[in-house]
Amino acid sequence: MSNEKIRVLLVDDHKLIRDGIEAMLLNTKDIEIIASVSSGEEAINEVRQNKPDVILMDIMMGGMTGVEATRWVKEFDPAVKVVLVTMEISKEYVSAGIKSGVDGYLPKDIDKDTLIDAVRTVQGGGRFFNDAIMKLVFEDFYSHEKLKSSDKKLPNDLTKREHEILNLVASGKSNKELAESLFISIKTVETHKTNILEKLGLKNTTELVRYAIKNNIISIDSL
Amino acid sequence: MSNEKIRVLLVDDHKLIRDGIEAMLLNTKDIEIIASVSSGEEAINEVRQNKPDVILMDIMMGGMTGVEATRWVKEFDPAVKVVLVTMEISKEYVSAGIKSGVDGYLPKDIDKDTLIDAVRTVQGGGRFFNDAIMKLVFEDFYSHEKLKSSDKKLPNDLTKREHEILNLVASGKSNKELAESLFISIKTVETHKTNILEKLGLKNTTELVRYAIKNNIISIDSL
DNA sequence: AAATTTCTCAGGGTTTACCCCGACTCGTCA
DNA sequence: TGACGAGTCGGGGTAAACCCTGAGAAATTT
Repeated sequence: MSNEKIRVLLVDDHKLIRDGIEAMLLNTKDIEIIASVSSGEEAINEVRQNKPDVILMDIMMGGMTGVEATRWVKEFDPAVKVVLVTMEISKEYVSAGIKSGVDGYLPKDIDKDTLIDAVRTVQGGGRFFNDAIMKLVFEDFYSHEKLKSSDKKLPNDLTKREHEILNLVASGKSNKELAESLFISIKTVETHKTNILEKLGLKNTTELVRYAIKNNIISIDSL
Repeated sequence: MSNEKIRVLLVDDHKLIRDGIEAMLLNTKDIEIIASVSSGEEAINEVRQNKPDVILMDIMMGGMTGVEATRWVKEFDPAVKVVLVTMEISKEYVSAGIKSGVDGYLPKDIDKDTLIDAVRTVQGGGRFFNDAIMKLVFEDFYSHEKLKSSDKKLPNDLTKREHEILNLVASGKSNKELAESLFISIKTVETHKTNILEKLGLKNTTELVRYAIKNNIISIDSL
């Protein structure tokens, strides 16, 4: 298909790691390491001068972090693929990495085949996240969803009408707008809101909005 | 260690599926199928009478769904482990399943070893979700996080002080509380808020809170 | 050094939110 | 049938939020 090799740039402030990765990729016919640098700043320079296809970058480095460098690279040219390499995986890093547009995420203790697989996958436009990372995200999702359900069991003495009011309040309507859209007087709206606040132990509309979002009475996406 | 077999209950309205699963588990020494029923209602009955250790249940059934049945079972006795089995995986089902307290989730095209592994895992108190499900959740997470980052690029002309105010407003503080915690006058707070509202095109504190949550200026978890 | 922005605050006003009370209607349930 | 909860309003009030204008002090930029 193509005789072009995948041009890889290595970025890590530990030479040992760079050499290790380089050794792993050395005898792979379709992969070529064009440079090996030790900082995000150098990496940016390298990207500007001779554009690599894939960057394997450490996430923790002195100076600019891998995430920041990724952001820069992706702004400069989104076609350059970036795979972050990390000692330990944490939800914050994964999240930050994804936000910066990273294409893959690997732990440092990967084996040769996985590494090569990752490089080829991102080069082909795919994403490569290893199982541990997907599991991490899932665990987080799992605990969140479970919390939601247990939260929801707190007795909610609100009447139908009060729920209706709460929904509209949470969607940003003022008392007047509420009265108009429900064809009732402002006085009635005030009565309902007072009752709601009392029942939920809140003190004003602001807290009501926060309560509604926290308890998924209105979805975050609808904001 | 234990001579007790894992007592399994099968629930699926297709006898074919039940028989298939039964066949898979037949020659496993530590697993015993105590009953095989075709509806959620029967399953509940079975749980009441001779408590199984693990339930393998179809998620889509005539009458009560697997999710509803799970909810009932978990309320009756959380020690009974439930694994949902499904034709196709969708985020909604996974989410609903987790909320109802399910311990595992399997596609119908699993092989024998995976099935046995799942039963043993949940019996031992673990959770069993196959890779496809974790990947599904991850994909969802991925697209959400990417969206967030692109959203964030909308220019934000707020000054440092205004950001500070916005944060506190979003955390539920009134003008007076704000003034006190920043050691400035209420008038100053009002001025800042007015400027913020004007810059963001909003009209009151309620909308400000919604804006802050939507744009991740404060995290949902902190609510 | 001058211009601009940011942060601070005030007077004085309008509007909205919140509070406490009472009261009428309409269902439901005992 | 009579008590009760839910929903509907009003009066009359205080407090909070919001608006407009102006303006001095400090920091930042030019």
